[in-house]
Amino acid sequence: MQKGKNKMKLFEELKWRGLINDVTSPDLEEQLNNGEVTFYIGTDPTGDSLHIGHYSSLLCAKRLKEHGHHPIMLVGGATGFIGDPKASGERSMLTKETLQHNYECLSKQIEALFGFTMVNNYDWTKDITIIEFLRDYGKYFNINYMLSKDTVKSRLDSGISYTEFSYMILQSLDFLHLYEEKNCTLQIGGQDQWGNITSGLELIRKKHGSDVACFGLTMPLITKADGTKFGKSETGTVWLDKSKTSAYEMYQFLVNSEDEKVIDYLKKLTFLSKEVIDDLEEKVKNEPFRREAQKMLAKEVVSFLHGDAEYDKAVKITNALFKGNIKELDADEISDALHGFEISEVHDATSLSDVLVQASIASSKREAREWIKQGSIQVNGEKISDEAFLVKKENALSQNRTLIKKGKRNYYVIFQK
RNA sequence: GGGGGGGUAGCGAAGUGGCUAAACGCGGCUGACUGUAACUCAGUUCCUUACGGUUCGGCGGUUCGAAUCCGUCCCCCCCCA
Repeated sequence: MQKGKNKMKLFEELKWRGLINDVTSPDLEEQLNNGEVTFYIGTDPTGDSLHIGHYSSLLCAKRLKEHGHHPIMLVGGATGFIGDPKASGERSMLTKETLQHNYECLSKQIEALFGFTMVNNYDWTKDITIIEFLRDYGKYFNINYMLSKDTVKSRLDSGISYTEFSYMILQSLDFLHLYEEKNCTLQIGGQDQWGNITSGLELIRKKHGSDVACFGLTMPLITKADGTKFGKSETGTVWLDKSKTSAYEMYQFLVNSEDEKVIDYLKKLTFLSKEVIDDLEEKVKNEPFRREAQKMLAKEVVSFLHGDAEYDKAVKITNALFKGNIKELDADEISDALHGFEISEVHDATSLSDVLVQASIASSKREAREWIKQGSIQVNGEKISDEAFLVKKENALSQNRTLIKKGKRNYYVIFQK
């Protein structure tokens, strides 16, 4: 695939992929296309794994890296203590232990997947005294300016603590610090970070003069067709950590992407070229039922995150569960297919309705009975509509494992000893 | 410090003494349709194999009977100083 002459410039490509929501200056285009920029992306250790929502940002950083720029990944050990203001209200504060744990998990994960340089803003924030904070930095922040930022403004009615109000100052310090120490001249973030990024730029300009060549770039939020947040599956958040979201679950999440959005996701979550994606777009239009774009998306992402072997396994499980009859598979295939599910232990010879409750499939017996009555429960591939049906290990598929299906595509495995 | 308005099921929001396990909307779940979709339609959504039990910020009280009345405590928002 030689196409050197009509290859897009970096900035143009980012735009085409829909990765640019806004930039603080048009000069950034020139910098990115022809310069060599040190930039940073930050995230706070609010969880012990990144999720699919973070993925496009990190990929974006990787795209820049491949064009010769230098990424710095900041995990906010300090800012995590404070919590950035979100529209829904005040955050509950995380304990030091949790933050430490999360920090370690995230650092490890990012290093393993992307190999970026990591920094922790706790290192340069922890020794600032309250007096220094107010004298050396607070003076540069005008309250009126801070109040006009969306993150704060949106909270003025419902209330915001002084703690969260101060968050943007801390984040500004990060940008300033990285500019001074590492010549970092660009901060990239989600579109909700615009206010924090620009206030960091303000701080740098006030300290170092208004002619410094520093920039901010925000990426649009990835959404579903109905405008809601992308990244929640039936079982919850789609995590990048395999032990939290298996390769199979990740595959399922992506292969079920909406027709309207799958091209958008391909652009943002894969390195596939414009030619390949344009071709897939045609296929979505002409033969949507084949879902080739969805399958390609799932393949690219799962392979990148978990490797080809995990991808193959995810496809195999999918084929066994959705295409074939689970009972026709041999023992090896079954144990392979059933691997990767969270397995609940249930006593031998338990009634189906109790099994559903004990395995946390149903939240109450009433609900379990309702589903069984409606015919939405299958045990090892057979529909069971008798709630007193006894689930026994002698009828298990293999290794005392029984497969339970709820509704169209929710599978659970139970183990009986 | 002063004045006002609030806290009802996952969320939003009705309800101001019995007809209320609590309208309605959203969300969730299931079924039909289908491409393991979307849309649409139907059912369902506190627990209980259904007798009953426990709910409307917490506690206490009035009453035959309370989400609804009284007392008290906790929390939130707005306005004025």
